[in-house]
Amino acid sequence: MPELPDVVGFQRYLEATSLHQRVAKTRVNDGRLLEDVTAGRLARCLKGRRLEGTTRHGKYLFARAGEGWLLLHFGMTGDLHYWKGPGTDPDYAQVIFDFENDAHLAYINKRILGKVGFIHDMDGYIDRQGLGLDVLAGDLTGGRFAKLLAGRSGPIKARLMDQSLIAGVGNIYSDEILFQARLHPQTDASDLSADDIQKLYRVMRRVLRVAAGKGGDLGKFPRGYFLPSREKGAPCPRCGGEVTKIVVVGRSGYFCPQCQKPTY
DNA sequence: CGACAAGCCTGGTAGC
DNA sequence: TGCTACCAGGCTTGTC
Repeated sequence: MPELPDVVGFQRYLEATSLHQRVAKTRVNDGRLLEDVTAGRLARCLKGRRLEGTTRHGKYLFARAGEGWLLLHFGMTGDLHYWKGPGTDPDYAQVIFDFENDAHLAYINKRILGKVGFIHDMDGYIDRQGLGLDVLAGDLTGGRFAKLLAGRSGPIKARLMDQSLIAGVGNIYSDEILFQARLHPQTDASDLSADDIQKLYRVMRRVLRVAAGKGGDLGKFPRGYFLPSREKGAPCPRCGGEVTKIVVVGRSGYFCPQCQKPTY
């Protein structure tokens, strides 16, 4: 599920379960997930350390460990699971952190699209990844958002998902944002009025703030939100019309053709 | 069996 | 010509 609200959920989960426990051992079951680190070096970097706190940027989660940061990225199918005492590793546990208190934190990833790493310079890493401001960052103002979008073209859905512009909006939430902003997903970014952009900004921030508050749990979303109806043929929560599927830059998007009319 | 899936990355190209 | 911005396709493997 991992989009930003889910990563916020993982962040809270990690904070609630896994801080301040000394790492005894790090086990890597699939090295393809490791980024710029070997299993041996990852284990050495963490051995004897405690996870002392977390930071998030877009869909990346960082946990402070000694002089560096454990980096977790969840791809499309990543998850975390913590347990105490003996017990078998969960299915698809690709990296497992065994703590000295006989507790364990598993980084789970069914497909191998994701990353686990260890870095010393978090800001440098974010920079090298080319990530834009976090979508919930305090310094992402409406004016700043407008500047980021200025001169951009292509479907607005694609621009919202462009992590180099703004980090954290993925395929699912771009649909919710565009629904609430009443914009057709194919609307060209260069066709948006200044008012459109400010509305988009406000909606985007609110959607992600609300969703992050619920840890990405669609069942807890307020009435009228689109995502619980994100399914071909489902009734639009606003007008009852038929939710329609569309492919935009290779990703499937869902929208209500009645509420989100194209601006030809 | 093929199509598809919440992620990102790479390489090619259109257009300034 | 050179650089960017944009996009198609790929990665991976489980599910429908």
